[in-house]
Amino acid sequence: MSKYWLFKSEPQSYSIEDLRRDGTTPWSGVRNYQARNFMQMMSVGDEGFFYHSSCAVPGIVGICRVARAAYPDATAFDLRSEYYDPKSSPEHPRWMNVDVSFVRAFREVIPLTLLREIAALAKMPLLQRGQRLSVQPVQTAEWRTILKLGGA
DNA sequence: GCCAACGTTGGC
DNA sequence: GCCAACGTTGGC
Repeated sequence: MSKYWLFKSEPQSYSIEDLRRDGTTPWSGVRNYQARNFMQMMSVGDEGFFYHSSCAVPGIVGICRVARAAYPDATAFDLRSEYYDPKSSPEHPRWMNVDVSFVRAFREVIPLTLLREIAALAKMPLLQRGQRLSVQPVQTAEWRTILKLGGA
């Protein structure tokens, strides 16, 4: 049974075009327990929406796929990384990440403002007031609804 | 740049 | 274990 997710990223730090270029990338740097726990629930082959935040038009810009299940986040051990966490060690890793691969970019961004207008999406965590989770689950019905908006 | 909402920290 | 203070997120 495949599962669906949503990955947030600020395009100025890592965009869907960066993922297209890289092909696959570790989704590292997540320092929130709930988001980490969702990554630990992911299986290879799960699909996710790629969401651009903190930009001119925040919204869903494409699709990615889980290419590797969760494993320890190496940036937490790297003294020079902005994501370094002295409480995490290779022996007792605190933070994990999956690898994600590029699937496709939508022709146009599906803006957050449009998502908010669709009753069938009203329960998405993304649309809840004040929520900030950078990795979120997406229900199958929500996935299909959004795919239609993306011209699938 | 503003600010509401949230998660984390640390004193007690 | 409580909770105030703080830092961060992210839309606007």
